[in-house]
Amino acid sequence: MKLMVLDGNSIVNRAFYGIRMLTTRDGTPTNAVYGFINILLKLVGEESPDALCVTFDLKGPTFRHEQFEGYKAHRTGMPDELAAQLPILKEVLDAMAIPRYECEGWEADDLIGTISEACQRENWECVIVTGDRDSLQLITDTTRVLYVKTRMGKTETINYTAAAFVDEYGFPPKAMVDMKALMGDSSDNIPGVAGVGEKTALALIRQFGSVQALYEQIDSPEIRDSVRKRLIAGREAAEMSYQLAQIQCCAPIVFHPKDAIRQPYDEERLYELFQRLEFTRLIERLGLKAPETSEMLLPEEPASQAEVCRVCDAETVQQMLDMARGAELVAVSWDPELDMLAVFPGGETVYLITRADTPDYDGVLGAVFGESVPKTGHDIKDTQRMLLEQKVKSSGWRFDTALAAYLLSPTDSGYALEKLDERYGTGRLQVSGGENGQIGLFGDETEKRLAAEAEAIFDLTKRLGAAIDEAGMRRLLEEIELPVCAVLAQMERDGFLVDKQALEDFGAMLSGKIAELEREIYDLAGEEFNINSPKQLGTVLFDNLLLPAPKKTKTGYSTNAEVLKSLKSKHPIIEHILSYRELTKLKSTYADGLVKVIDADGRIRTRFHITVTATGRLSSTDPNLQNIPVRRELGSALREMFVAQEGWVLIDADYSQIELRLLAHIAGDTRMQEAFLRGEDIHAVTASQVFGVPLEEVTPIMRSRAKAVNFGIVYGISPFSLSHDIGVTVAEAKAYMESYFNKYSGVRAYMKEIVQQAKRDGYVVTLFGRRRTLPELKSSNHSIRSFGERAALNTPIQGTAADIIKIAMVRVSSRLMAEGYAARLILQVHDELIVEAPEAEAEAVKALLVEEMERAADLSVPLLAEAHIGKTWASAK
DNA sequence: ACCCTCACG
DNA sequence: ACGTACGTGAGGGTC
Repeated sequence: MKLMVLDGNSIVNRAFYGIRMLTTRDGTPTNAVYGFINILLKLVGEESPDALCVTFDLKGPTFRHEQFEGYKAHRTGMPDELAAQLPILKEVLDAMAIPRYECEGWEADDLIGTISEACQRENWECVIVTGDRDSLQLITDTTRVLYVKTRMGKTETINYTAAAFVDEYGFPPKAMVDMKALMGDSSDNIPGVAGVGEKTALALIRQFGSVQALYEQIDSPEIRDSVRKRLIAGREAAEMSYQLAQIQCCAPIVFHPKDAIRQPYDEERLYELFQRLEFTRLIERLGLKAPETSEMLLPEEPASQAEVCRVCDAETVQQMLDMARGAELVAVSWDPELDMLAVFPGGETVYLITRADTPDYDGVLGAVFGESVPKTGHDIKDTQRMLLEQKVKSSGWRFDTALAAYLLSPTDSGYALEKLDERYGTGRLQVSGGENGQIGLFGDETEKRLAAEAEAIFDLTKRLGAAIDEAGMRRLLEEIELPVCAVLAQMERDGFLVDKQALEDFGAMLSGKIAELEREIYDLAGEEFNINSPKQLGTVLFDNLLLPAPKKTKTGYSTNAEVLKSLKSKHPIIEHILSYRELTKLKSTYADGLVKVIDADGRIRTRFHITVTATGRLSSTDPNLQNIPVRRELGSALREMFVAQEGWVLIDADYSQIELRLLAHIAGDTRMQEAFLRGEDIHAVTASQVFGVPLEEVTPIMRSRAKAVNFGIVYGISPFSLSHDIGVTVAEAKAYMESYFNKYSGVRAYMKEIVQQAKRDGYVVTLFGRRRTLPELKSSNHSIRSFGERAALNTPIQGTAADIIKIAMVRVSSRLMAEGYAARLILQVHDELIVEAPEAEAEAVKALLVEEMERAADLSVPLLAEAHIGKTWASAK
């Protein structure tokens, strides 16, 4: 039989500090509870214990305080946001029927000790789950410790059996107490021996086995004189510390492992709790159902409240179109696979248009998606693209529920209609039981589903629309986001022509070189192994060839390019591995990866996502065309294979230094603004400012360091990272930043102000009103809070750049059409636009492109765009 | 599913 | 004391 006992306080602390801030809509923090339950469920799933319980500390003093006055005296109370979660966690545990143990005057560790001893008495196996190394002293043949670590939302556990412990520490678990008696523990205020730290304590206990044995042999020549001196001076403290560090196994609780045998959850109570905490995923994971009493929340099927009217004859078509054209707004939901469209103009009737029974289906489609019907939809960019694929050019779009929800909260994980309906709407789309109601059914259910979607979109449009107005984002939505959808739909449809043969040849060339490198690597390693496996590579380099490992990841040795470069001079295998990495990346991701997705007409079609990034940028997938290599020579050859069709050319235009120009504008830094107004090389100017030399005397190395500082500032860099990035000492990096801020004092002021403003309001905005809320700024975790501060600095800049290029895209596209050019946009890469144009249009379109990009925003500094014409992406750069 | 690595702005 | 630059997506290995 097996019992699992969790150290409640320690795990809840790990969860609180380890995972991102999470709150319910009313602002109650929940991340610690959420993290705790996730850890618990994961470990219970892995270990399947027969019994389960949790221990907690109480606030009051313990017997240790009486023994030693300073004990934990410094400990500041836990942050309010964590304290507030403890009662909630206890409620959840009660609903899960997991017994809790707490005992005045005793710490959680002592309760765990008492429980583990009870297990031993009864011949039960005991698994202790904790984030605190103190419990390791309790390990025996039948007691293990699962030591929990959390890192940015991920939890990992280390399983310490007695053998694993001895392996790592080199002494038996019980001697943990001895080690702590020597080194002390600042978090528990256990003094230890002054001047003895972890390294010395470890060595001494390995050698002597215990504190007692150590003092018995205090004159041993094995002990260095300096250490002996400290040991003698600290003897009393060591003995005191030994007492304090010893976990007591005699807490006054009545415990038998049988008491903790697992019981079924109180499902109704748990459901209500999780509902209140907005733990939707946990509700799903545990398959919890709503209590019978709250029937209003879950209709039996996704029924529509309005009546479904099948549009089967010309008269009904006319009636529907009249209603639609006269309505203020019409919600539409279209399924092109099923040839079925639901139209809801508000009121009592949802119209259902299908190819099967609507006369002139295609004509009706064209009318509904025309300018005269004002529409709202969900993910309208996709609807627009699918319509284009059927040669229907839609217009009259006034709203998009996914887009609106994204603008309101751009860091959410997704904006599926069902999710929005649950969060902002009536919950009518929620699927009960999970058997029915999925899209893809046939007959009546599908129709009801589509109708219910149209109603949900209508309803959400009202609610989200009000929120958009309140947040001041109506113009952003109507003048930037909605119009750019049409442009993106067209770009997704048109795609980018590639030279398939050249791509295949490139892949074959790489194969040859890779095979050669493989042989040389095996030769130098003296064995064959999978070079693609960081684990195997780490073993070869650091265990077999005995190269010094400069860095570790949490799973083993780090073997990334930075580490490898630092080892270049140590072994000839390294440069081969670096080349191998470069070549295999190019082959698998680009050469092979791209050939796979070439359509029949030779073009590659990406999908742009407008509701993914936290800042307002686009992203690109299937394939990602926003990360085609360019920085290195071999990789940039790929851009020669992205080409214009016969008789056409590519025009590539990119913004010059848009983010730094925005920094100058937004921060209102006059010195930086003047540099841009004079058309100067900003990195050189920065170098001359930072290094205090005239512009003409700036050397390339000075310019390149200044460039790194310029970029770093935009990201909210620290001196540590800057030093790392440009290879100078932290002190030098700090000095660079200091003189940077002295010269560009407007930037310093901006950085201070924007963080203050963000803390006050809870969000930051771009020049065009795009918002990002930053709950991280409220975190009591230093690194999470710092992350929030850097995001507060960077988002207005990156986000405004995203706004501006979207504006340019809309204007370029509309002018190309209005002025009768055949040219069209085919790609956007954050600060770069690519147009494919007939040769005859090239010069005119190039001028148009530059003009619209530069005019997209009116700033205190000029916006500069540069364009080039070529037959390939490489030559148009 | 997660981690590591690496491609881009 | 801690951890260390913003924003993305994809492929291969591992469990």
